[in-house]
Parts: sequence; C-alpha cells; structure tokens
Amino acid sequence: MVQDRDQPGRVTIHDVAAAAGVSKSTVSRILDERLPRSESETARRVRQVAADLGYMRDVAAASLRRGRSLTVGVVVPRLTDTVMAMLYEAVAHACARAGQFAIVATTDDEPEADRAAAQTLLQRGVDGLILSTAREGDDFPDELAARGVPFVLALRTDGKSLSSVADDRLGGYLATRHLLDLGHRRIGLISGPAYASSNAGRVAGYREAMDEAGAAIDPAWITGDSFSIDAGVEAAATLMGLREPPTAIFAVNDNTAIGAMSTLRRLGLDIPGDVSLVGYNDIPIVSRLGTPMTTVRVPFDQIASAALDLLSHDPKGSPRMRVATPTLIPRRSTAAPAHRP
Amino acid sequence: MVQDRDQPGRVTIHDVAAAAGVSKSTVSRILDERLPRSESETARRVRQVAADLGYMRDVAAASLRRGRSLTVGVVVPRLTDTVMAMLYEAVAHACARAGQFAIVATTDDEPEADRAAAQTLLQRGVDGLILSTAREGDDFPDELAARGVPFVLALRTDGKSLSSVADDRLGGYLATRHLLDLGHRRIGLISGPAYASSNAGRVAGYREAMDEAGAAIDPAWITGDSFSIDAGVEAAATLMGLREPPTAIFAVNDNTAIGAMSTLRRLGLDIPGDVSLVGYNDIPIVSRLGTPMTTVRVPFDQIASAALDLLSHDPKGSPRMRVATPTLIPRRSTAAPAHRP
DNA sequence: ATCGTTGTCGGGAACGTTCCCATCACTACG
DNA sequence: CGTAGTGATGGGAACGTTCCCGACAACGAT
Repeated sequence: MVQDRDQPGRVTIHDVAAAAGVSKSTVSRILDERLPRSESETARRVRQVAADLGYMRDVAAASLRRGRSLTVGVVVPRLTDTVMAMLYEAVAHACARAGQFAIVATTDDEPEADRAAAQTLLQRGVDGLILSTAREGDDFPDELAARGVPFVLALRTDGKSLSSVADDRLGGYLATRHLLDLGHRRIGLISGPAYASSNAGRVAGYREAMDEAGAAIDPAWITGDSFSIDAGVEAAATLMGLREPPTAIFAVNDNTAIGAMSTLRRLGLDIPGDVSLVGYNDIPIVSRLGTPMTTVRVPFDQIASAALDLLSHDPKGSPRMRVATPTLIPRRSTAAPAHRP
Repeated sequence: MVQDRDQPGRVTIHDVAAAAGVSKSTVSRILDERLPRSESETARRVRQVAADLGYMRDVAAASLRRGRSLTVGVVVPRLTDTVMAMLYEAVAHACARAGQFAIVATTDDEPEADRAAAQTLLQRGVDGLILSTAREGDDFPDELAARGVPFVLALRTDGKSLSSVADDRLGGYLATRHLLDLGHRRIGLISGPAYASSNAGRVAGYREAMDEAGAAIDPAWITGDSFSIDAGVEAAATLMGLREPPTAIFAVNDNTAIGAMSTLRRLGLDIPGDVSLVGYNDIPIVSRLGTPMTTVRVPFDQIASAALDLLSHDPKGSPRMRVATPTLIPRRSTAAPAHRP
C-alpha cells in the first residue's frame, strides 16, 4: 500500500536501503532514471522493495542536489484561449513522455507581464522556459539569453531565438488558395495583432496566394488587430460595410472567425451562401458550429515536442528554428461564390 | 542586476549574509514571509542587500527543509474545456494572492486517471490537491483521506469531503424560472453526465422550478449524458424530434448549449423566435455568438478562493462545504414563446 | 547590585538526495 | 603467482534552506 506523504513515516531512500540490505548509494544509483537500467539481481530486488514500500523520490531533495528540477515553465497569454490551452496540453504531454513536468503562468496579454510570469516560473526552479508570448521588437528574449536562462519560443518567433513554430505563411497560403480555387477573387483578410509573427506569416501567405493568382488586393480588404472574438465582430462589420464587400473572408484565427460569423449572421448573410469563411487553428468548437468551419489545423503536438527537444538539446548554431506543417481542413463554411462579379 | 540562476554564481543566502554582515540565520529569519515583518535597521538593510544582489530563494531547498512547498495541485478533466481553464486560472490567481503556486494535471475524463494525475502532483511535492473530477460513488476521495492527503473538491462534490461548489440547484432553478416567466411551459432539459453532482443539482433546480410553476414534466424532455458539444447536438435533435417539441431548452452546460444551437440552426429554427435556449457557466464565447446566449454565471473566483481557504485551514468538523451563488445573465437567446400552445 | 524577562543573533544540525571517491572482489593477462 | 583492469558497492560530503538552542545584551523590578 502506498504510504501517506506526511509527518509520520515518509519513506525515504534510507528505508528502502535498509529493507533491501544495501546502501543508500546503491539504491540511488539503481533508481536513477538517467543511468542505463540495470537488470542485476540487486537492482531487481531494490526496485521491488521500493515499490512495496511505496517509495516516492522527494523531488525537492533531488532538485536541490542535482541542480535541475526536470520541470519546464510555460508562459501563455491565457488558458481560456483554447489555442493556448491546446498548446499547453501538448507541452504537458510531451513533458510527461520525456519524464519531465510542465508548469504554466499566464500574462493576460499584458506586454510586460511575461517578465513577471517568467520570474515566477524561474523562482519555482524550472530548468527552462517555453514562451508563446513573443512580440515583434520585444527585447525580453535577449534579456533571458543574457541571463543565461534556457528558453524556446513557441508558435511565435522573434527570428533569432530558438523557436518551434508552424509554417504560418504556408497556412495563410493554403487558406487563401482554397478560396481562390473555389472562384473567389474579392477575399477579405481579418488580421491579428501586428506584433505576432504568426499573424505576419499568415498575412504574407495570403498576399502570396493572391499575387500568384493575379488577384489585386484592395488595402481596404485587410483589417483587424487582435486575436479576440470582438475584434472579429468589428472587422467583419467593416468588411461588409465596403461598397463592394468581399465574397469570402480569411480570418487568421478561429476566435476572430467566430466573431465574424456572428456579425455575418446578424447581417442576415448566409455562410457560405453569401460569404465564405475560413478560420485558423482548428480549435475543437469550430467543427461543431451550426456551420462547421473550414480552417487550418496546426500540429500542436509536433510544435510542443520540437520545443521541448530544442530546450533539452540546444543545437548550438545550426537550425535555430523548427517549423511544422499546417493542414487545410475544408468544411461547410466555404463554397463557390454565388455569382461571378 | 538580476543574476542568472546557473552554474557560475547563483546567489545564496550566504552571499546575502556576508554582504550584509550578519549570519545566514538572521537573513533567513528576516526573509521568512510567515513571520511578522520586522522594520528594524538590520531587517531593512538585509532586504536591501538581498534585492541588490538579486537573491532568489531556492524553493527546492526551502521545500526540503520546511516539508511544505507552498504549491497546490489542481486536477481537471482537460484545459481545452474553457470551464476548466477558467477554474484553473481562478485557482492560480487565488494562489498568487496567498503566496502559493498552482500546478495542474489533466485526466482527459478517464475515470481512473485522476489517481494517476494526483500521484504525479503529489510526487511533485504539492501540499494539497484541488479536484474537479469527483464522480458519484467514486471512492478516490476516501482513499486520499485515508492516506492523509489534504484535498478539496471544487465545482463537484461527493457530499462528504471538503468542497467548494456553486449552488447548482439555484442555478438550475434560475434558468428554468426565467423560461417559465417568459411564458414557456414545455421546457426541454439537456442534462450532463449523471456522475457529476453539478449536473444533478441543476437538474434538481429545473424540477423544482417546474413543480413550483405547476408545469408537468414529460420524461422525454430530459435527455443528454455528457458535457460535450456533440452531446448537445444529439440531445437537441432528440428533443426537436418529439411529436410536440419543447419551446425552450435549458442546457446545463454552455458546451451542450452550443451544440444544441448548432442543431437548431441546422433545422432552420430561429433562436429565440422558435426555441429559446439557456446555457450554463457563461464561458466567454457565449456572449459573442451570433445570438448572444442567456446563461448562468458561476463565480469561479469565489469558488477558487474558498477552495484554497478550505485547503489551508481545514475547518475540523464544522461546515465542510462552501457554496457560492450563481447569477442568471439574460441575453438574446431567450424570449417569450411565439404562440401559446 | 542581582535577578528574571524579553528580544536579537549566530552556530550548527537537520531535510532527502546525488555523486565523488575509496574499497573490494573478481577476472584476465603477462 | 602477481598485478593491472573492471565493475559493483558503501561512506560521507555536499546542495541551500530552516529551525532549534544557547549566548548575550538591554531593561525594569526588586
């Protein structure tokens, strides 16, 4: 039976050693997960005894001595944004597979809050940081690097730090190309905040696809400056208020797409009858909406694994960025335009 | 300048002591946040020196010595369920206010996974557990109690363990009463899983309101067995397939309500023109849907604070349960029925 | 002046682990 | 048969902190 972890009789490595008739050093060595697993008679016995006694390594003591805690800290804007929850869960799973543990701190999207969040995590003794809050022109990554703190940027990059991202340019291209292939030419873009590299990539992909198709872009078709639902609501209103409104909209984020959907519905417009709509990220809800939404799926698991990998084995020099490939998931929110303009 | 936490020169309590010309004991005492804050000359100087040197207490060492880690573990089914993300964020904030830290583990809704999750957290040295995964007839809480592990149930209760919940019965009553007041009599109920006490409470509140209004309940009006979007999709289809479908639906969870909304829309039914719909939890998205949804707001912050409070100061005996009060948030998804039946 | 009383301070032993190093048995080889 | 090499083992010193306890000063009351 498993012992309780409280005052009376926490079972330590000494107890195991005594019960197995060996020294604590031997027990420590045998139970060290970093060493090759020994199958010797003693090893087997010690493991058995440890299990019987319900021995659990005290991570505080182990961290203190080893100087590493097998814990990584994750910084995200907020967990109530499903995208970030998905990223965190993916990181947590990757950590579990690697015998590590992930803890998280949020910034609530405050520009300077990532410093505080990182500090909290560092104080908690994490071995490294995974940040999803990188902003264009932010010098926090440099500061971390100067302090010698191991870290990796995820989802967004600053172009120089170690990063694990998805190919946002490709994702933007795929989404736009999908609409072009359906016959759309007037395609609106609901953009996110300028400071996020992920946004920039998706916008670039949009431009690339439009250029490639020889479709001119009216600057008025590009609007939006946040990943929030509300921003999508407004942006869609702006777009549909144009003298010649677009026949399709690509929102660089599912949240803004949901906001846009709300506006379109309020305007009495049918999706995809009147306007086609593409989102980005494939958060669970969008496949279950009244009109299941076409979107771009991002391989969060891959991104998380790659981030953790970069964190553990810093590839001095060589490729400082890992790029995962997104996929277009066509659903019911996109169709050919009603009538050619 | 803040020092890096790596090999070269981690600044310890000794360094502070030396720089301030006192002993490490004195520094330790002055920096101990549990003791009343001294304003003596020495105390001031030591704090200043510590700040200048960028001293950060090593939590591993502190935990080892104190036997407590100032960390609480939270177990939730999944973070991609916004309700659970909200709960966790609330707990994290409450912890920050109390000088503690929250770490989380997920169960993916697997019945036995809470044991594994709790084990992981315990191994990580948490002082106590906050569980949101309690199931009717589950003996895991008893097991924890037997092992002497401090824990509190949140959102759901087993009726005997320390718990911090919302008044689900009242919430269910308010939602149903709102529909009754609008003139509805045939009110469908999309229920959640039977094992969740939160679900049971809301269903009871529904029955109470219906009884009070003298509205007979057709057993066929009650359907559903999960908190998922898909369950809502199906349940709404079932309800609307009845010979005399309800004019209003109360879904005990926003996710199922969103699923129901999707079905209603697909059936070409207008909300609230043809059917009124009430959800539960007030997750951010529901106020931004095409039709902003009427729902019941749950005070997650209060629940989290209360849970943490119960965890820290176990009220031996006395009130083992703290109950927070939910609020009805009327929006656009509810209106009077089109024509009295 | 003596004697508690109160308060501040420092020395040093824990806390449970890891890891360096010395010891020992055993094998292989000259 | 002696000795170097190999591999498993145990003793004990760390890791950075807290906390017990004894020393000592300051002060008021006797």
